[in-house]
Amino acid sequence: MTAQVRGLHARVLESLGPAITGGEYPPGSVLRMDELSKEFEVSRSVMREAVRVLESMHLVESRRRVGVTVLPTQEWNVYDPQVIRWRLAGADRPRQLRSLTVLRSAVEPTAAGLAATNATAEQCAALTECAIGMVANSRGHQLEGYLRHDVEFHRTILRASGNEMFARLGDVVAEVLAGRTHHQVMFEDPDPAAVTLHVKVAEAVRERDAARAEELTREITLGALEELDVLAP
Amino acid sequence: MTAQVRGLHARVLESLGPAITGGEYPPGSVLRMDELSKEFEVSRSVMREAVRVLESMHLVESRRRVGVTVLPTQEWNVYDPQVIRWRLAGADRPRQLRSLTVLRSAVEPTAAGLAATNATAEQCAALTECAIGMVANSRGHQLEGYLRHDVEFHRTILRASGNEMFARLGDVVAEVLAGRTHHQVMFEDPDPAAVTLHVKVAEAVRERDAARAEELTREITLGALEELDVLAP
DNA sequence: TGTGACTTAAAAGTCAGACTTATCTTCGGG
DNA sequence: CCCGAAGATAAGTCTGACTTTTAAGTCACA
Repeated sequence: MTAQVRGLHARVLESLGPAITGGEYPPGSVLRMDELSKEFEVSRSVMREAVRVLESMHLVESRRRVGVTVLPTQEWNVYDPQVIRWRLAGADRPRQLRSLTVLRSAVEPTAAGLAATNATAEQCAALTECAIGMVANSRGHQLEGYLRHDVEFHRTILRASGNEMFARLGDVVAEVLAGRTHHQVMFEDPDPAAVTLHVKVAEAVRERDAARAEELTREITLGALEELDVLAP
Repeated sequence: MTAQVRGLHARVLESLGPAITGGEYPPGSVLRMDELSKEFEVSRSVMREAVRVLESMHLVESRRRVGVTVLPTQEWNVYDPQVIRWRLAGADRPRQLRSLTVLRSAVEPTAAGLAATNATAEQCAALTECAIGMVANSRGHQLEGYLRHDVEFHRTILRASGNEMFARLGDVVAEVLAGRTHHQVMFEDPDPAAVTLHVKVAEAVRERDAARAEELTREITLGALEELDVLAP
């Protein structure tokens, strides 16, 4: 699922990163390089590589004669996929899920509108196929199959928008959708209304109806927000 | 303006990063660690730290027995503020500016709507003050003063939305606005209609009129898009 | 007592060299 | 023609010595 970790420093990161985003080392905490390298049983060179990466994420700041200081939350590069993953895996997962869903509700309708004018024939076909897949998996508790098509649907919309900033949010949306399926109580089959909306969006994009694609997608994301309000108020 | 570079590796990054995002080393290019450290006249340990950071931005991938490979553009972490700065400073600045402006047009209206319900009294006051500052600097070629208030206005909206993902886009918006003022031909004073819209947004937020704040902000960002279409078609 | 210059020490930063490990390539045998 | 072993290559790791920055403490002088 996650990219295979290459190198020692990556393994250190996978442990230290979540510890920081998870509040185990709250902002203002000061760590020391040699203590860290002792703790993780790696050489100083490996440790500095890990710290450099954390520094590039604005999670920490390293200063001479002081040490490695954890920065306040508002400094963090919250769009970094790795940071998002760490935070989604941690304690403030609900808050994070809400932030990201609000972001979706702002971005996806606009992206869908653009997709309606920019999507290639292949992308239109892919959308339709995804929508069909969603319908086919919408009954009888086939959650995994449904999720797979749902993710691919939204990824395709974002990519088809032709805007690279939107396209790059595909992974974020995938995380959010997966989170909803796996970590929230989801006894029932997906909302039939939502499934229908996806079918209609695929239709609107195929017919180059930007306004309709945008509006329908807005309904989808608003639905996701309401769902969140119900499940985690 | 930019954060002061601390350390040798950061100086290497400031040179190597733009070279990669600028296409000097196109995707697929393979660099070698020891050649790089020779070229930049730093030790290998410093060089690896720099490469680790580039790797965390998904600009390159380092593999044993192969070298450091530049990744295709769609892999890049385009939300990383440093990457954004490098790209804005490079050759594909126009394309980048357009992507970011489209992103703004998706995010800011939603953010303004949220700000109308969430802004504190201080934030409302700050908005009004910014709007007044914009009016005061809107005539007589006081572009710098205008820009300062404009940036602060949008920053405040994004922060007041209460959503950290939106708040984090403050720097991006600042870059875009600064880019418009500094790098595009801007002989004339700002569009009076735009100035008025800002005043009205401040008003709408103060009066907790979310729908109006959203719609007015949509007009502002659509104006920015049209401006871009005119200046760089 | 307060202030400013000087000293000290603590921590990160840098470098160089030796060694390890993964993996791509090549070559030889079946 | 395919497969497996051997070799070569470049990154990865570790260690120790040294440098640089800078926070904090100290002391003299006003």
